[in-house]
Amino acid sequence: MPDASVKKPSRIQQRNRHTILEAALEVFSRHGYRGATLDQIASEAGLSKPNILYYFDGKADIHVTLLSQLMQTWLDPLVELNPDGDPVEEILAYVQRKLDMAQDFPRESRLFAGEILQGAPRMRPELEAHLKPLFNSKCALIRTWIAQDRLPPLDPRHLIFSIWASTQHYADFESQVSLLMDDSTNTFEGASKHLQAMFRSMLTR
Amino acid sequence: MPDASVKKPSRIQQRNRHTILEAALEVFSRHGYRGATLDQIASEAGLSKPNILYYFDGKADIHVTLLSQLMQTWLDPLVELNPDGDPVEEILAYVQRKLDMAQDFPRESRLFAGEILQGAPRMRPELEAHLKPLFNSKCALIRTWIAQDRLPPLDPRHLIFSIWASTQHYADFESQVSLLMDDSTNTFEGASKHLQAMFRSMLTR
DNA sequence: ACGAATTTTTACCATTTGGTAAAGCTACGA
DNA sequence: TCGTAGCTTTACCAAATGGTAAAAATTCGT
Repeated sequence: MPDASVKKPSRIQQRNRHTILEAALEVFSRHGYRGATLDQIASEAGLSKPNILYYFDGKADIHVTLLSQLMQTWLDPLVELNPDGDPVEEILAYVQRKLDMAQDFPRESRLFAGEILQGAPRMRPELEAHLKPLFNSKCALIRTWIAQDRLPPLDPRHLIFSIWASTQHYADFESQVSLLMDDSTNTFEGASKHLQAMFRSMLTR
Repeated sequence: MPDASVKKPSRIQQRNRHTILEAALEVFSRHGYRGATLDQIASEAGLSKPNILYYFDGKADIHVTLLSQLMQTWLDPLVELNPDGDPVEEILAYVQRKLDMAQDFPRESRLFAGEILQGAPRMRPELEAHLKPLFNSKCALIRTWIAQDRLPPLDPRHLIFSIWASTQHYADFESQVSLLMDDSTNTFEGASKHLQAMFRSMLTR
């Protein structure tokens, strides 16, 4: 017997929930949780405010739903770190994947950044449940690589922090970066070269 | 004849404006601009809301004043980059100063991060006027070091971004860092070792 | 085509919040 | 000590905002 408390969503439900989440991503990522209003989200989605509240239990529900859905996508590049590959190339590929995400999904990056910046008030359980175990398992993997002398001795935790920080910077601080970068040069191309060189030099001794 | 539009502030003025800014730093850095309320700031400062508005022209005025005052402190470590020193040691010392600031002034770091994250709506003129010229001048300095073969060829802009990102990360994403770091190890000590090693390896080729 | 279920709109509401007017209090120079 | 300028409080207000009730419209299975 199927779960009676969950009915399969109609086509309209699917479409509208998706529209709302897309609009909310736009608005939340630009103005933060408190700075975003339901009216803005409704207007961006082309729906009325009460209609939005027909699909979600409230502002916080929309925010949490967004964050939860994004968590998967966000952790994927780290999941792909392959124990059977070459350590240096694996980590450099991870750096590149993270930089690509900053380029392709800046709104998602800023949404996360805003939430973490305020102390992760709505996302902490999600972080404990998904980020923390993955982080620890990949740290362990890097430690085995170090033990096998395939990487120089370093603290995997700070290595990962450096990767996160230096790649996401291009999305999260985009307004500053674009202010300081010459418009004539491709920011992400230069960033890729720089970061690849930086991490390669550190990982190859 | 002294400027008639500016009277010297009384002792009470000085004390209360300082108290308000300190309270505002606490509240703005925790909740962001929109998330902070005048009531919170007033309560934190131990003053009434109308009394706060006696000293400042409004919420935005407090925020802008804070940001402007902080700009100086924030840029100091970069100003200290000495053209006459050894390039590698100068840059590594800069990395350490930035990391020390993340440790000693996390609220200031988060205040800036929040403002930049939202596109610097209130700070852009300040950034244009102070950050941009300093950034460009220090980039030029690094380029001369490279031209003298005292540093490997690299893009100074991305180098500086990497330094900013990887050091401020420990303040701005503190909630995530503390979630993932073992409590038994000193985060900033480990970060310092890691970042010094990383940038040294890159700068010494 | 018809009735039931789903979706959308209209008309509200209570709270929060940035801000103000004006009266009252305090410090301080003459 | 007295008057004035500077400081603080009380009592408000208008707008914004998250949210709701219920009627109206639409969709969909039969």
